[in-house]
Amino acid sequence: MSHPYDPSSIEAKWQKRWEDAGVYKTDLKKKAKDPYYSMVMFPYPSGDKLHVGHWYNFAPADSFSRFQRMHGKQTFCPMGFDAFGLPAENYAIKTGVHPDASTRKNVETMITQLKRIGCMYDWEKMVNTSTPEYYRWTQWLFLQMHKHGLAYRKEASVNWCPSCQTVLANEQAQDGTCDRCGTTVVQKPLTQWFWNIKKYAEKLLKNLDDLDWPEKTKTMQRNWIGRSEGAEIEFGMQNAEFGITVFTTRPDTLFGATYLVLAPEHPFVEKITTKEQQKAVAAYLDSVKKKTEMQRTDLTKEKTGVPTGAYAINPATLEQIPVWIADYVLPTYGTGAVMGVPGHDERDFDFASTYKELRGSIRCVIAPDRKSADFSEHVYPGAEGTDQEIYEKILGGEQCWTGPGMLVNSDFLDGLTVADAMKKITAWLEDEDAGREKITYRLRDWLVSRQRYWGAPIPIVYDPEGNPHPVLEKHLPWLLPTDVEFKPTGKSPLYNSKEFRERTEKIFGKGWVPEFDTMDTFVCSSLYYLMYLQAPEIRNSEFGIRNEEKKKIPHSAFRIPNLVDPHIEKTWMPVSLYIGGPEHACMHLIYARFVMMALQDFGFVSHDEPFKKLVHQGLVTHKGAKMSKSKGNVVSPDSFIDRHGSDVFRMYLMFMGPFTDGGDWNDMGIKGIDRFVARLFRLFEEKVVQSAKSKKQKALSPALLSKLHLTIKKVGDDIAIFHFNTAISALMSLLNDLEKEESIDVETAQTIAKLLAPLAPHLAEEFWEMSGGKGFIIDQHWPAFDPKLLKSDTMTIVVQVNGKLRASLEVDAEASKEEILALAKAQENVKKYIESGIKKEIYVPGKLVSFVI
RNA sequence: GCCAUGGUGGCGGAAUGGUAUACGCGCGCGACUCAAAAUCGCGUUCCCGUAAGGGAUUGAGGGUUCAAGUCCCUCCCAUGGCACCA
Repeated sequence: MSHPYDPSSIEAKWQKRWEDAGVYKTDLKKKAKDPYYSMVMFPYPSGDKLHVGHWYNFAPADSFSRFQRMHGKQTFCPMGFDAFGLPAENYAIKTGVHPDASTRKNVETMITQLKRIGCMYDWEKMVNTSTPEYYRWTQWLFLQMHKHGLAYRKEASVNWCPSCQTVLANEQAQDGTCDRCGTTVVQKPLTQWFWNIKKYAEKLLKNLDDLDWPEKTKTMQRNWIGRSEGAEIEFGMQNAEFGITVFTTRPDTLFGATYLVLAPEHPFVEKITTKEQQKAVAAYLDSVKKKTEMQRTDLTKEKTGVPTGAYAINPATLEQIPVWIADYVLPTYGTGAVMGVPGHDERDFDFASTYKELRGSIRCVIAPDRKSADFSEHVYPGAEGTDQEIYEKILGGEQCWTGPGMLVNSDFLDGLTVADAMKKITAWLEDEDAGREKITYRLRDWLVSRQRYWGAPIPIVYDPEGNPHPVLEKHLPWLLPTDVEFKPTGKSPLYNSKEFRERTEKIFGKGWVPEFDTMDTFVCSSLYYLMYLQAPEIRNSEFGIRNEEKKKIPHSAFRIPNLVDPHIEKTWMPVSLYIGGPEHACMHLIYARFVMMALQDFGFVSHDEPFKKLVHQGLVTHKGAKMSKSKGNVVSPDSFIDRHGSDVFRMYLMFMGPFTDGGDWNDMGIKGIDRFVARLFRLFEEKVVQSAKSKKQKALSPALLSKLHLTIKKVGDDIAIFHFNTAISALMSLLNDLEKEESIDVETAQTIAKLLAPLAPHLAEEFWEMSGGKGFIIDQHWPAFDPKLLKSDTMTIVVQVNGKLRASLEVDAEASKEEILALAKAQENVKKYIESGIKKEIYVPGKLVSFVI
């Protein structure tokens, strides 16, 4: 054991003192002068221990919050548990242990583990999303969405995982496999509840500009929302009353549209297919159904399709064009139908290359890179050169052109640029009542129904006719029944609860049935930042307690409280800093923003964005790979904490590299921090405490004092931008110098303790106490540096000849340019290089001299 | 394929266009010890040289500059994201 002290007893001692004094409790109601709401993404309470990833997220986040607190901010650091979800339910299926029991137990052990980190958590504000006190508000949110027309039911083909027996959100079924178990996802039609997040697409996109978030994350969200501007165009049908509407971002190419393609799922497919084509179409639809999402979206595969036999009319050319179906057209985007412009769209070009009958009609309507506006001929004429070659290639079906250019072969659009042509054709379409400007988003509405047990029941009941009705607020929490089997049957587990059905009939009447689905856990996590702020009197009100007890309260005593006290919300929202993994960039972080916006529109909160600043921690790997049980490379923090203590462990995590980069875990590296801490402890014992007793202390030398102030500056600057690694190395460097001193004065010692306080909170308290500090160090103010002291009285000037380093001089800080140049020329090792004469002299004050010869 | 970020000693990494390799790990030598561990001291980018010193070096190649890890161009590699969104 290398320690001159016992980390576990010191850490336990300070954790107890903090708790006894309640230093991390925040009175949310009290007027906060400078509130700082610091949040980390709350953990899922799994049966496994707290892992390195948790520490890597929570400990540096805590260090940053401590740093803020020492700058006079009133910090609020809550912690909670995202407790609903699949793992607990899967565990129940396997072992028969009720998810509520296992979750409560896991939460308890995790709290004990979390406390060992020594974070500034205010445990009084803890939330657990699986408790009725919490999910009563998740259900309240559903009712609000319903009341304001943002929740609706729709039968839709949904992602179904045959193994988990549940529906998955698009985000959970990426790549066509279940993100939990990896099973191939199939499509299944079900009636589901959706929330209309699309209504907020524009706002979700626009607000991003002003958020202090990583650019990368903002880009991902922009991409996810996927706004595109274009037009809807109506194509009339040959021999039919109705038309087909397509969406395109290139209405300017309308004269080049030589066919239409519908998604196989398009509702018109059956209607328009001719007798002759029925067999072929049916066969194609069948083959599409058999394809997995993976196969269908495989880009390397050749596009397939089949003609319907029907013909549409291009509103611009008035020509008849064939209507096909093909699975490269997505049913869920735009109108599920597109116009085929093989000359100017790569996908259409590919399709027409496969089906030669479509190729014959290829037209070139954009002349590449044509800059001049005086274009008079209808057929692109270029007698020679690349333009002509490209034109011929397009017509010959050898290539397509998607770049800029001039319109040709397009009647009244000829000679216009692409941008001008878009405006003109859109206006023309509107005049002709054949189309209109249109903005489309990729974002899809949020499917919130889950056919699972361990979630918040959707507070909806159905009358005997099957019409949905909201469960009144006074019946919340709409309790999750306990008399259920966990084995997946393909039906929602709640379907078999006798109590649930009886309860519904008792309250609403005979023949009424409850909604058997529960809510996506992302609903729970989209409002927890407000639940932390919920005043205890609201949480413990009649709405927070269980139904049995509620019956004792007279009906007139019910009042509808707000989710959160408006004063508290106004003061503390938005969250000042939110730290969590980048994997949530497009799910949780969009849903939470949507919910906040909706709540603002409903009048419950005053802000529209929940998270002002967002930071993603990096990933900690081991042996170059992501830690996982199956790879057997999981690092358990526990043995390291037992041996070295929390301070050393968290400092080592921060020392590995920049916080946002993560890093590869190495068992050996922690030794360096361990030695650093042990040496610090010895410094305090020997050079601070003992020398104070013998009154032998003397002030720091000017050079050391300058170094101390440089360190204060560097540590502060670095922590402010999450560069904990360089903050620590600056402290190490300072220690290297201080160890050479006989004694350290108390003021210097206390400054060092303060610099250490965010990084090693327990030790810093100990050092503070050792050096005679009063109260807690976390209540001290961050030390200030004196700018005058940052400069030492000598400076090092390097001498370069033709860019090569030849000498280095130590000169007085006051030395003039002339003195320095003379001194530089006099250097032995410089003389021999400048003999041939100096062409140019460059002097960079305080840095270097450069001679050109 | 598209977009973004990055590539620096044996390793993790540090460097407002101005001393590349800080700080730490590891390693080598020495002190203490009967010995080991721990601790302390010295050294440690590579090549030549006892040394003084010289040369090379930030993925590869060009360019701008008195001066480039840093700025510009081309290419290679790695990671992350998107991927038929019409």
